[in-house]
Amino acid sequence: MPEGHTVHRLARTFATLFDGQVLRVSSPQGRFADGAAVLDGRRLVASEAWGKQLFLGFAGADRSAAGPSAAGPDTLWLRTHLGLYGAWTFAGAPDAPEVAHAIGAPRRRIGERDSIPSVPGPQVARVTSASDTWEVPAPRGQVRVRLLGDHAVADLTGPTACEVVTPEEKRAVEARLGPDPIRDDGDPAAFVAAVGRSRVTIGQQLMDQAVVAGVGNIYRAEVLFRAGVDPLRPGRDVPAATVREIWDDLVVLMRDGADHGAIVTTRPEHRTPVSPDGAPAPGRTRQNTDGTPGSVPSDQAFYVYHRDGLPCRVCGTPVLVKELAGRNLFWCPTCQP
DNA sequence: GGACCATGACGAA
DNA sequence: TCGTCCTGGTCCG
Repeated sequence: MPEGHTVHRLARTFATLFDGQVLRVSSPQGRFADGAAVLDGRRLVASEAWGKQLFLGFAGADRSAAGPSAAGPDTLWLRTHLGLYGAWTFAGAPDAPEVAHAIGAPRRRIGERDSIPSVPGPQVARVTSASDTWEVPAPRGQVRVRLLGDHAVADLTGPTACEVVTPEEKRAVEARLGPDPIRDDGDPAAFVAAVGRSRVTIGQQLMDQAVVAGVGNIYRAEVLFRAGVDPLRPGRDVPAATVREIWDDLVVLMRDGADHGAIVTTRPEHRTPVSPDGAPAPGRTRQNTDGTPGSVPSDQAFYVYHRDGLPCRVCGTPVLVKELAGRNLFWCPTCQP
């Protein structure tokens, strides 16, 4: 899953590829047929993220009419949530802006490194884009919703949520969410206050979207390691100053994740081995960063996540894992007393 | 072809 | 705390 950084990256991608365009909206799988019919032919006027929620705003009454590219009271919003294994896959015409081709669950799938191959067949449409015509690839897998713009197409598979909501309903969803460290309006005080008023463990509170929006299992484990805090300590027993430091670290880590498309929490001095000339060790890098200069190999990106049994990068103590509330929790008992 | 797994969240009990 | 939903890749027979 896609944690919050992925969703913010998606919001930017939609803005880049589709903002201001009239979109064809369909549901190849059929399970979103009604919603797709409502949105089809409308103009995309907004693309926002709050935590793990993605909101795409479509122009209201005048539908496709050109107008100010801004959301209003009659905007209809497509609300999607990727859940554990949802993903958006993109393909574009030669003249489309270059974007990552698949964003979402960390699966290896066709289209992640190369463009999606065009599949001949009745579902392939020929679209005239600004400078060329291109073959829109057929939907691959269980595509809940497909957005087709002037020079790109986006397919959504496996979402845990996909629905059309009104501005009022959108506000209701946002009202249930805590502050988002990636958003400029993220309020640290609200986070510190929420953690401090509960005896629920800090590890569980970080996964509660009403406490802080966008944090998932990786950021939860990694930020607690970097703060040196035991995940099982009750929130109210963690000093407010430390909780504030955790927020500030989340801001840095998650914005970096949104900018680069991958979660990297290790500091350079804790990544090993490094070749004598100082170049990063070879190996697979994380999703969407293959070939990016300076990208960190996937086995060096984390301190504790999925490293149970391996020696802590800082003190050498074996990293522990324990199932808590149905999710795996990873931590170093020495560095996080 | 089937079991299992994954960065999530909901509701019932 | 448990069951349930969403999908596809991997590994095993």
